[in-house]
Amino acid sequence: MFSQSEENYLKAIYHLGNQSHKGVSTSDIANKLETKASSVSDMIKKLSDKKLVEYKKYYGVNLTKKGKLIAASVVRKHRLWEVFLVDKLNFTWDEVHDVAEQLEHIKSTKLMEELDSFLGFPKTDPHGDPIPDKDGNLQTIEKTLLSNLKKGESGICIGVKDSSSDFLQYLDKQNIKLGDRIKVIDKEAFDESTHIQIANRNMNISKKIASNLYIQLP
Amino acid sequence: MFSQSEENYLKAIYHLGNQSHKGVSTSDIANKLETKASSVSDMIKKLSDKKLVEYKKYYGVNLTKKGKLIAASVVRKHRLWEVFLVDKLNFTWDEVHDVAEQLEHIKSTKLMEELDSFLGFPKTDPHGDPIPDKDGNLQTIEKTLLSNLKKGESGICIGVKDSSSDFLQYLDKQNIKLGDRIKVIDKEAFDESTHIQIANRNMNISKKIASNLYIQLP
DNA sequence: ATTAAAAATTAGACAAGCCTAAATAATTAT
DNA sequence: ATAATTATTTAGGCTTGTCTAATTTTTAAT
Repeated sequence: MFSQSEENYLKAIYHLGNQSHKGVSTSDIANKLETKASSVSDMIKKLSDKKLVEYKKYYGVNLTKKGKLIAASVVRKHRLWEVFLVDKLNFTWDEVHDVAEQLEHIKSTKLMEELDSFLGFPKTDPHGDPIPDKDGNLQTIEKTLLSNLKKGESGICIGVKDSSSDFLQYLDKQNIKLGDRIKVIDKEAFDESTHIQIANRNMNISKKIASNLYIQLP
Repeated sequence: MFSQSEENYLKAIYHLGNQSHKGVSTSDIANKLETKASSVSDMIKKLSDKKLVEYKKYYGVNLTKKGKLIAASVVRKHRLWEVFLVDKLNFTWDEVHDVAEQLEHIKSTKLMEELDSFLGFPKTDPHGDPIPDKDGNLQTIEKTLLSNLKKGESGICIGVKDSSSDFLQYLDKQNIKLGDRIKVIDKEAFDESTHIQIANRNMNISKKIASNLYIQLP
């Protein structure tokens, strides 16, 4: 068994490690977990002793197979609980994070298997992020950021990069939902904004918005 | 906010306090939480500083209004989660305890309100124990132990006193369920066993079994 | 009413997880 | 290539919650 703290570190390394393919740095972890680098150093030593990460002093960490499996299981739990909260308990997609952060540490294999089944074996969470399977495998869906689309290109909005409350509430207000078809009508060179057509409506979105929406190409 | 440990102590005092009306003793708490009396002494001091218990050295503790409310909220969460596990996730009534012990510490008012509604506002958990309402009030149902019934008396089985796996599995094996009507046919003076009629079947149960089944009188 | 036994508290220690400050290694800039 | 900057680690300390051992208080027994 692992402590909540250990699980949180493994999860942070998991998320950071998926972005670049080098070792994850102490300061990146500290930043992600809003803690101090010295605390991270302490914990890394502990995780390394337990063979959950590979660690070479001053050169960052990488998850071992075992560490990756545990991290994926925590992510799996987090995302399944998010689906539960939205689908069954009327939470909105900007409300689920804090509660899921707590629920992801509940230990019970049966619980997660039954919950998975109860939810109909969902493949993604409410933000479009994929749910790892029991063996920690992720279904990879080909996707790109809306900001990468050229004039005339189109695709389906399948996820958000930034899951902050502010961004999610902006999307709600503009009635932009996962599953919507989006077509790039034009791109403004001056302010880098994008004219899009979405579900029979036309709108203009900023560079920042376009950089946080994932699109599945046809 | 209170730590899991603090919540566990409050819950233990709550349960023990409901049984006798005196102060709850250090050793009873230590026994219930499977910890040492010295640890209990430490924690009581802390809870007392926070005005969650009233404490007079060497004379046991009692919950304050505030302490009682927190304890009741933890019990409420525990029992609602138990209903969820049994009603929605196919857990049996002897499997729910350990998971509910974890889930009871999740902090989210909305979560519990929505869960309560999702479950149809249940009044009792799978073992027949009442679920406190949001204000910590318990619906008191008139009940007695089956062992207190005299020959010829009958009632509805509405709960178990002991919730151990062994006992619950015994009841499953004998097909004794909450809601069953039970009539005392005879009582053996020699071994203190009881002949009962339950749902058209006759059976003999030991003193120990009869002492752990709650009956609602007509 | 004293004494013996039991229960409760205090003292001191320890592990986990965090912190600040100091020291060391790696990186970047000149 | 060396100096300055930045990143990382180490040293030492703090809090929470636990423990054992010693002490104190209460309760039970004679």
